[in-house]
Amino acid sequence: MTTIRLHDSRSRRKVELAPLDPANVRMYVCGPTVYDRAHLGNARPVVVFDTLFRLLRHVYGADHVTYVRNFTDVDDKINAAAQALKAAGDPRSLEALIAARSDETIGWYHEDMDALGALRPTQEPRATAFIAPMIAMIERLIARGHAYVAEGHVLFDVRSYPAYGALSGRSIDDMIAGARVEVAPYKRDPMDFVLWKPSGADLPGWDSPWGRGRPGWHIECSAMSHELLGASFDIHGGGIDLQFPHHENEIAQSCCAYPEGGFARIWMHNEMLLVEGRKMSKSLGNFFTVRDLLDRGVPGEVIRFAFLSTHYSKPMDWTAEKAAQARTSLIEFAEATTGAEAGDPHPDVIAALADDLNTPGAIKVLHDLRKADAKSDLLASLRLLGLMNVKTSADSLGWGPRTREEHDFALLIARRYADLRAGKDYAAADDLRDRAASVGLHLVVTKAMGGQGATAEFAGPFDLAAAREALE
RNA sequence: GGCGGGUUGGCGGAGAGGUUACGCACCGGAUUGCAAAUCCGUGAAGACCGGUUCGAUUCCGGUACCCGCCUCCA
Repeated sequence: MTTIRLHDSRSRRKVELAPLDPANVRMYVCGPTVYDRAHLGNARPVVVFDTLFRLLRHVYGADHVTYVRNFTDVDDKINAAAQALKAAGDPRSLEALIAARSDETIGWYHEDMDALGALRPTQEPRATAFIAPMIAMIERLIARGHAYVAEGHVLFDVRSYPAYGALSGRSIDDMIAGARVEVAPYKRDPMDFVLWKPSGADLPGWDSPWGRGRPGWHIECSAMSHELLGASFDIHGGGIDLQFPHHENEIAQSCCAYPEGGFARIWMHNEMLLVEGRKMSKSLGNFFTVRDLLDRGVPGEVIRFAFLSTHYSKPMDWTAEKAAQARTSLIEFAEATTGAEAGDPHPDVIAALADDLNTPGAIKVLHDLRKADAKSDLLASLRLLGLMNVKTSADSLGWGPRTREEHDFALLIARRYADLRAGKDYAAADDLRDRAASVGLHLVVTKAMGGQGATAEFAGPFDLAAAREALE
C-alpha cells in the first residue's frame, strides 16, 4: 500500500500517515461561515483538501474515508444580515431569516465549489444542528475544571491547560506581552476565550444551563468533530490563519474534555492566497469571489489547476498570467486525452501526491505522460487530481458561462470554417475567420477529425445578434 | 513587541549534498495554403555574508528584504 507522508504543523515535520483505522480514515476541515459568496481565498483549502480526500480514497478505498467539513451558521455577520432584513420590514422571524440566509449561502457555496471539481465531503454538518453537543462539551469542561461561568458567559481557562500554545508555538505569557488581547473584567486571564455567550432578544439564542445564549466560535468544531469522527481522528485541516487562535482553542477544548482521545493526529495548514502580494481577506477588502471569476469566463478547472500548480504550503499569488498558463496546460491535456479510456493513475503521480501532496511534482509527471503519449494513464492521473472529470474542451475550458444559443452558434461557425478548409476554399475560409475575429470569435484549426477539425473560442465580449448579422 | 513562514533562471514553480525538474516566454531548426498549433533543439537559477564538506542552491549560523498570525478571516 502507498505510504502517505504529510507535513504536520504541530510537530513541524513530515510524518507518515498511519490511520487509526485504515477501514475508516477520518479528516476534519474547517469550512466557511455562511453569510456571503465564497471568495477565492476560501477556495484554496477546498481544493487542497479535496485533492487529499481523493488521494485517500484512492489509497484506502472510496468507502473507507470520512471527510467532514462544517458550515458555520452561528455568526454575528449572519445575524447582522438578518437584522438588516428585519429592519427593512421583512415579516419573517429572525430565526427564519437567518436560516434562509444560511440556506441560500450554502447553495451558492456548493455551486461554486462544484465548479472547481471538488467532491462533496462525506458530511457537512451545520453548527446550529449541534448546539446540544456543544452545551454538553462545555458542561464537561466546567466539570473538569477547565472552564468557568462569569457574567452569563462561559470561558475557557487557558491556564488550566499547560500545553496551550503548542500548536502555534507561542506561550501565554508571550502573547500577553504582545498586548493585543481583548481585556474583559470577567476573564481570569486575558487569553481566556468564550465558550458560550448570552444573547439578547434581538439575537438568536438557545436555552442552556447558563441562560439563553449562543456558542463561541471555536466550540463548534470540537463538538462536531467529536460527534462525527470521535475523540481522536487522523487529519485536521484548514488555512494557516486559523492556526491561532481557532485551532489552538479547538485543541484545548477537545483535549481537556476528552484527554484520553488525543484529538487530531496530524494538523495540516494551507498557506494564503494573495492578490497583488497581499493576503486576500475580508478586512482588507481586496477580495473577489469564485463566482466573479466563473462569470468572467475563467473556468473552474482553470482555477483548480492554477491552485494545484503551487504547493499548498506556499503562499500563492493569483494572477491573470497564472490563469492563462493553467488554461494552456489544460488544453494540451484535454487534446492529449481525446478519446482515451481512463486506466490507472500513474505511480509517479501517486508518489508525488503521497509526498505531502506535491501537486507541482504531480503536474510534472502529467507532462511526462503527455509527451510519452500515455493517454489512459494521463487521463486517470488527471482525474485523480480532480481534473477532466467533466466533458473537456469547450464546456470546461471557456464556454461554460455562455448561453446555449451562443455556444451553438460558435459551433456552427467552427463547423462551417472546417468545411470550407476541407473543400480547400481557402479564400472563403480566411474571410470567415477574419469576420469571426471582428465579432470576438477566434477560429482555430485543430487536429480533431483527421486534421479537418476547427474550434471557436470566445475572445472577450460577444454580441450574438451582431455576430449573426456579420456571419450569416 | 512576540511567534511562524518565505527569498530558485525573463516569469511561474519542485525535488535532491555531487548527475536535465517541469511549465510558460525567448532564441534556432522542422513542419504548415495563411493564422494558430505541433515536433526537435540551445541558452538561462537558487537574496547576501560566513561555516561544515573533497564538493552546497540543498546542512548550520548571521544579515537584509517580503509575507502571515497575535482582531472576523481559508
